[in-house]
Amino acid sequence: MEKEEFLRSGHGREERNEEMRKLDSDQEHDHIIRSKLDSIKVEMEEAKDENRRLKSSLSRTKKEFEILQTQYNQLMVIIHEDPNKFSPKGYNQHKEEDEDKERTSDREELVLLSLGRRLKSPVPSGSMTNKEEKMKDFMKETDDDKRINEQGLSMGFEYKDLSNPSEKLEVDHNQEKTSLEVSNSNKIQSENSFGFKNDGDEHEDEEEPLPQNIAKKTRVSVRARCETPTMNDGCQWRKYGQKIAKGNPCPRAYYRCTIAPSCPVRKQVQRCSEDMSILISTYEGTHSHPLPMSATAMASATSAAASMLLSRASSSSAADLHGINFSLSSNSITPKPLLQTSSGHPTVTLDLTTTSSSQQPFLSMLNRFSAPPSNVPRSNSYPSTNLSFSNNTNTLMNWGGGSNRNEQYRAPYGNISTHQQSPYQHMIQTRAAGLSFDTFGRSSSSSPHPTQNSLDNVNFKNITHDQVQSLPAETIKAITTDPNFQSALATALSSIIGGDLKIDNVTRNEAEKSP
DNA sequence: CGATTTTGACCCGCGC
DNA sequence: GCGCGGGTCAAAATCG
Repeated sequence: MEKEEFLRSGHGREERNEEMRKLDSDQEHDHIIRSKLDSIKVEMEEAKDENRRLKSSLSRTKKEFEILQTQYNQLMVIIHEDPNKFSPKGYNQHKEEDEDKERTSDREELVLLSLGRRLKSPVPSGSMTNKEEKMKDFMKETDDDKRINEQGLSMGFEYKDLSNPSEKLEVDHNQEKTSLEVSNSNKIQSENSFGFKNDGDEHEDEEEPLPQNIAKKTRVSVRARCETPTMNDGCQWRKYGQKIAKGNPCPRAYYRCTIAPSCPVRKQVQRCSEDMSILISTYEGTHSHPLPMSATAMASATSAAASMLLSRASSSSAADLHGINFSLSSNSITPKPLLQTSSGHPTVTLDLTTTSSSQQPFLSMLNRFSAPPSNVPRSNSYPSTNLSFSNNTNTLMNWGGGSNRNEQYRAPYGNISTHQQSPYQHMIQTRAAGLSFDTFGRSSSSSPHPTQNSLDNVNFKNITHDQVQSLPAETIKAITTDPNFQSALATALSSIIGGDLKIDNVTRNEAEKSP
C-alpha cells in the first residue's frame, strides 16, 4: 500500500515535472515565436522604409522629369519664336544642353534615337493629317516605355517631346529652314547631332559628292539569319515595290517607314542568293520622327555604323583612315558577299550571321571592322564597311514580322539562342527583334563582364593577344570613343533594362499564340 | 472600308 | 542615243 502510495506520489511528481517541462517548452516556443514576430516586424519596418525611400525617389525623379520637360518646352517655344537665333547646330547644342541635365551619363552626342532628323516637306502643325494622328496614337503606345524612363532609366531619349508631335514638326520645320539658309549662304554643311547632314536642298545634290552627301546616301545593311520574309526591327514599314534584282533569284522588296507620313527612311529586304536563310535588310535615310522603344536599338546601331563610315569618309585625313586595315584576321571577315548596289551608295554591313573562330564574347563586336571581302565586287568608289556582331553560327533568328501586316505589333518573337553572344549583338537582337531576353546580369553566363554600361568599360581582355596586336590602338580608340557608337550601345542597354518586363509579358503572350 | 500588298509601268542614272 | 538595271509610282487586289 505504502509502496503504491509512494509510487503514486512519485508518479505524481513525474507528472508535475512533465507539466513543468511542458510549460517551459511552451514558454520557449512562445519566446521563439515572439522573437520571430519581432524580427518579422523589424523586416516589415525595413521594407516599409525601403518602400518609402523608393517612393520618394520615384516622386523626385518624376518632379525632375516634369521640370525638365517644362524647360524643354520653353526652349522649343523660344526656338519657334525666333528660329534665326538657332542654327541647326546651335539648336542641337541647346537641346543637348537641356537634355544633358537629365542624363545619367554625360555623353554629349547621346541625343537622337532616330537616325537623325530630316524633313523634306514639313507639315504645318495646324493641319494634322490622319497619318499624323496615327503617329500620335502610335507614340501613345510607348507610354510604358516613357514611364520606365521617368523612373530613372532614361538615357537621354527624346521621348519627352512625344507628347506634342505637332510642336516637334514645327521645330523641325524651323530647323530645316535654318539649315537651308546656312547652306545656301555660306556653303557650310549643317549637321545634326548625329553627324548627319540636314538635307532637302536639291542644290547640294548638284555639288561634288562631299562627305556629307555620302552620309546622306549611306546605307546600312543588316545581315541576319531569319526564317520569316522580313525581320521585325521595331519600325513600321509599308511595302511599296518589289523587284527581281540581277544576280539574285530572290526578289528584293522595298519598304518605306510609315510611322510618320514624311519619314524618308527606306528599307530593302532581300534574301542572300548564296544562303537563303540569310535575310539582308538595307536601311537608307534618317527617321524624321521619334522612334518607338522597340525600334531604337536597330536605328541606333545602324546610325552608329553609318556615322562610323561617315567619320572615316569625312575625316580630313581620309586617306589615312582609309589606309587603316580594319581587317584583323582572315577568319573574322565575312565569307559571304555583301549586298552591293550599283547606285553608288556606300554601304555598311552589320553581319549577324558569321562565326568567330575564337568564340570570345566581345571579340566579334570589336574586331570586325573589316574591309569588304576580296571576292566582293566594288561597284562604286564609296567605302563599304563590314561590321559583324555575331559569333554564333547557330544564331538562327526568327525576327518575326513575316507576312504580318503590322510587323512591329504582331511579331511572333521567336526563340533565339543567347549563348555566347556579344552584348552588342545581344542588344540589337533583343530590342530590334523585339525578343525576350534577360538582362545582362542573368544572360551573360558566358560573358565575363556582365554589367558593362558604357563602352568606356569595355574590357579588352576578352580579345586574344594576337588580335590585340593586330588591332591598332588608335582604331580601338576611334571606335570606342565614337559617340554614336556609345550612344547606340547605351541606348540599347537602356532599352533592354527599361523594356525587359514589358517585353517579357508580350513575349509570353505572343509565344503562346505562335506555334 | 481603310490599310496594305501586289505588280506592271514608268523614271532615272549609268555605262557603252 | 540606247539599253540595262535599280528604284518608285499607282491602280488593282487583298486582307482584317
